[in-house]
Order: sequence, then C-alpha cells, then structure tokens
Amino acid sequence: MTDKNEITADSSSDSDFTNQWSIELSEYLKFDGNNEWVVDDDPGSFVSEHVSTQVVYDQANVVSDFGEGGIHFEGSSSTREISSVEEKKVRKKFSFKTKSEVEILDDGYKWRKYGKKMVKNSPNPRHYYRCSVEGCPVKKTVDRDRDDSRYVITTYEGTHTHPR
DNA sequence: CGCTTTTGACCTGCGC
DNA sequence: GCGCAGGTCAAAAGCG
Repeated sequence: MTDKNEITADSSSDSDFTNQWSIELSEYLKFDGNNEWVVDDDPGSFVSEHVSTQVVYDQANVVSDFGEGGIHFEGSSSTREISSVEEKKVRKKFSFKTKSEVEILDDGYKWRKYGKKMVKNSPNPRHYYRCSVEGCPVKKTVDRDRDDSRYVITTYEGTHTHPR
C-alpha cells in the first residue's frame, strides 16, 4: 500500500456530510490492470452498505458492467480520482462522477427516460432513467455537478439481472 | 409500427 | 396540518 494503493483508504465515519460529500478514497474499488476496475472488498457488503462510490473519469465513453463479482469498466479513460460517498439513506446505489459534456453515457445497457426534475440547489435538471429490459429493477439518475457543471454524476441503483 | 422521449401532474416523505 | 422537494407515472408526440 504505497504508490499503487492510493485508492485504498479507510471508510469514513458517518459524520456530518450535510451538504458536502466526504472526499475519501474508496476501499471498495480497486484499480486492476489498465482499464479494469474490480471490487476490492466484499461486493456483497458493498451493495448492502449505505455507501456510494464516486469515481471521476475524464472520458465520456465508459462502459460499466455490474456483475456479481465486481464492477468492470472498459474504455480509454484515465482515472482522476476515486472517492467514497456516504449517503444518509440506506440504499444500494453507486454514484459515478464523470467528466463529460453529455449526460447520456453509453454503458452497454439500454435505458428509458422516465422523468426529469429540477434540483433545487442546482441550475441543471436531473434525469431519471430506468432499464428498458423488463424484470430489471435498475434505475439510473443523471445530473450535473452543482459545483462543476462539466462533471456528470451518474447514480446507479440496483443490479442488472440480464446479460449485456 | 414499436418504442423512446417529453412534459406536466400526481404521490409521498419530511420539515416546520 | 401545510408546504416544499424529490421521485414516479402517464398520455401524447416524435423518430427509426
């Protein structure tokens, strides 16, 4: 845990992250190889815990794959920063912060937009997507960073139960 | 022709 | 109890 383990960090305690996310490195994701991300810790607890993982990319075309064994990412993306986010709500979801001009990032799945809402503290609307495949309880919300509009925060909720 | 997008309305939870 | 914010639904339209 020296130079390559800059990603590894301790789990931040549930302090007051009232309106600001705790910028801590995630211990749930590990950078393996060149373009592959895998869950370093127990993926089960990763889903069960009320912890969201925030990943900052600088590329738009990022293919994400949420499998049982972990999360696999493809695409020519250079990692900027990885941080864990603790939510107040106990819900299994991952938040990915991506630097992109477009909110619609192709992650290999087909999404159906079912809502758009304006966030109070942000000048940009939030988009609500859901997996087009029936039986897939996966939801996805996409909104821009209120501080940096050039960043797109994609929050996945649930797990895909179908291939691709 | 099927499916996605769109936009407003509706519902629910929480705070005051 | 009311109001606000966030989230979801649904009808109509648009596009491939």
